[in-house]
Amino acid sequence: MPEQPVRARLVDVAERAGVSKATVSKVLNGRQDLSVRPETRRRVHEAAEALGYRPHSGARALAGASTHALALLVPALNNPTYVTIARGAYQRARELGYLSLLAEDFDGQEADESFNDLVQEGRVDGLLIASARPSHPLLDALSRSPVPHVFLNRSVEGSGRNVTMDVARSSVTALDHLHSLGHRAVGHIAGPPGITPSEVRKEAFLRHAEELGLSAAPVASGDFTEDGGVACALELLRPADGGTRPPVTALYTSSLAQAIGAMAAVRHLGLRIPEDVSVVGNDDLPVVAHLSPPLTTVAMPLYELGAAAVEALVAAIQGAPLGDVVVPTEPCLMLRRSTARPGERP
Amino acid sequence: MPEQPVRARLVDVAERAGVSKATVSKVLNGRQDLSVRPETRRRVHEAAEALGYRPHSGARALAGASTHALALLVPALNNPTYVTIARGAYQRARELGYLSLLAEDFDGQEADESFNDLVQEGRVDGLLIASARPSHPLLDALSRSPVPHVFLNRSVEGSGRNVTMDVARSSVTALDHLHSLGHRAVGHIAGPPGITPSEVRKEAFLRHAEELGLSAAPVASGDFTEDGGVACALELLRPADGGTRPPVTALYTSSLAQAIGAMAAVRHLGLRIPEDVSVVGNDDLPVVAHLSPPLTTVAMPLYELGAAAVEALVAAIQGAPLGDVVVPTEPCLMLRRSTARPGERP
DNA sequence: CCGTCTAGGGAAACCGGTTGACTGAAACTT
DNA sequence: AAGTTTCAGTCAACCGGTTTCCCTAGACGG
Repeated sequence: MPEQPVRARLVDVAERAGVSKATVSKVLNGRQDLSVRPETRRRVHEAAEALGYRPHSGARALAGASTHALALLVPALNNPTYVTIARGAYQRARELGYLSLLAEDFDGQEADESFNDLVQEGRVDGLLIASARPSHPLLDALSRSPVPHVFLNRSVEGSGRNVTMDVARSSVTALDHLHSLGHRAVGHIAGPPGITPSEVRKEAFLRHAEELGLSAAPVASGDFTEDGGVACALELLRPADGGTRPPVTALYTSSLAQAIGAMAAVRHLGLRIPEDVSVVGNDDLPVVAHLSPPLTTVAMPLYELGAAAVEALVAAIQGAPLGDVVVPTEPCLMLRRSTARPGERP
Repeated sequence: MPEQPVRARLVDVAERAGVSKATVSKVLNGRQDLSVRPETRRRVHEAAEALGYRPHSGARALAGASTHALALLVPALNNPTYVTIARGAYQRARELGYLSLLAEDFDGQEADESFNDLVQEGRVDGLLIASARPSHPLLDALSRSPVPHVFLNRSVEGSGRNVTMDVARSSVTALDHLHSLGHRAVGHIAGPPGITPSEVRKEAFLRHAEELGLSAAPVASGDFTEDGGVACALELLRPADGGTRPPVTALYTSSLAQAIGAMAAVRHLGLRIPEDVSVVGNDDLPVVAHLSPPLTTVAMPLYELGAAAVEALVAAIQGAPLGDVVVPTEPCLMLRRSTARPGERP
């Protein structure tokens, strides 16, 4: 009855299989620089299975091999966008034999801490960085002690290791939808300056607005939060001097939270959605279907983004050359009731 | 110019300080079983500082010491409740010299995976488990190979290691508020059966409803999601046979998402909030202030919960006896516009 | 029949910390 | 003055893997 539920070690497996530590290690890691009889190989696998053997990650890391762990740095977890990305990353990592850890990097505040805890202490083999922004302290740390990494969602120009989505396309999709409904004056609520997807979305919005010949396409920038959305919406909806009606009939926002804030602002001004103002957001999550009215959004391939970033990073760790990647899945318009022809019920 | 930004090791620090590895290790770990001159101590710290020394977590773990990492297992990260808990845990862990990792355990689906990856591979010293539920596979794994752990939010009866909030109090607070507004028939939207906070909230609701002498206090159970809220609200608001008005004038929900779903259901039925139905949710997050109408909620001390759980776990790891803990911070009513006297504008 | 080659696998040196046993010198006792 | 403490730190054996180099036996070639 003196149970000993101690972890099985490599030597235990070796002993049970009747071979040496070295052989077990090589077999389990699938190295082909060693020839073993199929029968031995089978015995080793059987013994490992029977003992529930799991290599000690620390020992492994120490011995010069990798930790088989990655870390995903996101700017804010209360933004569900990043949760979806994290899920995609976790899943794909698992399929590739890696563990994906999640760390919140409050817009650079904690970057150094995380970097130290995770990279310097040798807990991970590489970083998936979704929290990049210009002059982010992390960029410094990375150049001082290089570690494999990719940037996802928010890219770093010229790094040659960006994994992104077709963000420009999301603006085109949203604008085409609004234009086809008859909107000719559309406002865009962008994110903070310097953040890539925000910038790209804005540029694409302005470019396509011109292509469509819109009469007005004003832009306001603010935080990716509800409050940011409120402030920008109020700015964009303020009637021109002497006027009484808002200068735009539709709003297109960079984030979901901004869309929620914008809707609140529209109501606050005594305007109706979508009769007076149509609203289109980005990212599709369960909550948007239960807003009042349900929000039309552009769904982005967030899960795929996380997965693609992991693939790129793991390839890099294994020595493959790195390059920018764009997730092929196209943004997809999710039609709900927050958009309609100007002045009309949905 | 051949920079070598290689990590500084213990021996490097030792060499620079002119002492042995052992001394450095003991000094840096603040062991008092060793006497060192203050001057030596200073030299060691200086050298470590100068070299930016960070102990290799793997080596440390291997040498029998701890990894100085914990893992927090949450059932769903898109529930912002758990994000707040995670932040509290991360921060307090950091203050105690630990790193708190975050893992999503989709209601037991991934528990074994996480357990293997994190515990069996020796990446963490202990677990903070927020995803417990009856017959959760994790409970098995824990009894097979014991590892320090606490349960938070969702408790496990009789485990003697539960860290919780005064959830019963949140029901009392919500009911008192509604009662003082004149509501005498209140419905409760509970979470799935078997989940502790959900059960406790329900019991407290029923008990206090009786104490207040409410004329009706029906309960419906559903998922913690928006859709769960919709279904429960429709059930609770269905007029009695032959009747035409809903049997309750207010709804109190177990989760925030349920409240959002409930609000959507109320609107769907053509009823107004709060004139026809008042709604109170649990947990206070930025988004609730931007709903239509802004939602009255009971704010729970989630951040404190995360912090308290870490404190308890770290104490346990360091050998202290473990016991159930209740976070002392009281739930707090956040008054907004989703509640009013029955039939009245706010 | 002897030498060489190759398949199959083992021995041991690491990796970077931690820890308990141990030592040399100084200070204190008696 | 010799023995005993205390002080201040050192030595070396681990921890559990990985990896390089080496060994051995049989096959094969000549």
